[in-house]
Amino acid sequence: MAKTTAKTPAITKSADTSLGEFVQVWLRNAIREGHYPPGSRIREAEVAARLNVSRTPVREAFGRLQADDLLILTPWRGAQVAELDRDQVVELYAMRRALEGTAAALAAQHASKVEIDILFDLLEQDKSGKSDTLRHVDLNRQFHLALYGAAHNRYLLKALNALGDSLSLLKSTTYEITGRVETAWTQHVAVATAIKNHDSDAAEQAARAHIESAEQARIKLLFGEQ
Amino acid sequence: MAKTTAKTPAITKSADTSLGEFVQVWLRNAIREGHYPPGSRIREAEVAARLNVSRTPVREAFGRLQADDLLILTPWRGAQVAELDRDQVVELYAMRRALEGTAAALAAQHASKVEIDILFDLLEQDKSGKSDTLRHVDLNRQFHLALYGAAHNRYLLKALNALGDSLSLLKSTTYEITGRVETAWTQHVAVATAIKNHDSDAAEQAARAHIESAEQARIKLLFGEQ
DNA sequence: AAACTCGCTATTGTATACAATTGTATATTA
DNA sequence: TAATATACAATTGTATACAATAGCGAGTTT
Repeated sequence: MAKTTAKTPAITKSADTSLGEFVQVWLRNAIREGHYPPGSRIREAEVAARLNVSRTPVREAFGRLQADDLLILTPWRGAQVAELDRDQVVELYAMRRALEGTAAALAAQHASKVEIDILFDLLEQDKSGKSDTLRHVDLNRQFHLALYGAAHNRYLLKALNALGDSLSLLKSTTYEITGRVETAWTQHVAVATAIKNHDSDAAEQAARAHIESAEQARIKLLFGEQ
Repeated sequence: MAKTTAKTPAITKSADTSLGEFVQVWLRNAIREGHYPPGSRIREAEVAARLNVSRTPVREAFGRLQADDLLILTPWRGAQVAELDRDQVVELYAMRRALEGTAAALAAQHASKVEIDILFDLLEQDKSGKSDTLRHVDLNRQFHLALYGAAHNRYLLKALNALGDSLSLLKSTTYEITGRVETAWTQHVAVATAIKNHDSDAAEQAARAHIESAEQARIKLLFGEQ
């Protein structure tokens, strides 16, 4: 049950997950990697055929992905990959500002020593690796994930993951903007330092400031000016 | 809305929603109203028979309710209504503090005059209706919903609704505690006033304080002391 | 009597058949 | 030719049949 074609991500089905779940993560990845671009329609039968399963688990996966706002399911017309208009991007970032701030604040209260070390470790790695955008993007992602975990709140974690999925619909990265890598790094340091000092207010403020500047970069990238 | 039997909530199926969605809202209400208590098992076939549908839409509904953390789906053992332990309640309230604060802050920025009027209207009604716990509970709910709407952020709205569903698993109301109604009312006034003044920081602080005191009341109610 | 094994039953996971609906293409008419 | 109606094809919504699994109880053995 493996086999990778030119256009589809790797297929690996482990035994202990249900098919529905399997289809769900496969689709989520496929969308994230752009195999199904925003706005495009996804047909049940096509996915079922490609993954060698029946339509039932596909339909199940569709339902869950709709709950995460990754798909739009209209009756009798099936699934479309969600598209984000400007308003939605703005609302998404407002939400992210709040949640990321909360994560930082909670991390300042609850992070273990090891978790804090990991944050600084990632920052150190990020400093050394020069001019490799892909590496920066990956380390950035890791830093944020580590932050989410350090907050020790499963509902927050889930919400932030869902948010990340939605934002993955915007495929380009703000790290292509000159100076953005350095700005982000400095802001990450501010967040991590506040967490290390167990200063939850400072951590929250720093995280909010970081997301705000990320939003500005994103909006500029997406819609031109301002 | 129509016909209530002794044990099941009202059943009304309008034509333009899919059966899966119909089952979903029916189940959500049934859980909220305590017909399926936390921890109890829900069998697909039983629900299907009761609602006169096949298992397919029931299964669809199960999937979505799991996504909202209202059901726990274990392979080959089906659905159980989620139970909240103390940790989860604490995490849930931490999340609510953040989101409710965000809603208040955003409402201070974006609420229309009408929306603000509605908030004060609800407070006025709440003042006059004495000692009717059920009425207070209802008006409280309306106040919070109005607040959520006034924030004008659909992702936030969705997250808060999901949170409310989870909290509905705690069936008792903190309004049974002496003085809680008055405390809450005063705090609501503080939030509404800050929103009216377009002071988003004050609104956020007031909302957070409100949720914190609600959390304390809740924890006391659930777990005895502290 | 206690413990363990085997098999049955209840229940869920998956596949598929069928019904309902929408959009498109073609034909007909003004 | 343009507009509208109609039939057909493609696709999704729903129901049901079948397969797989886990829990439970009866029976056997020590």
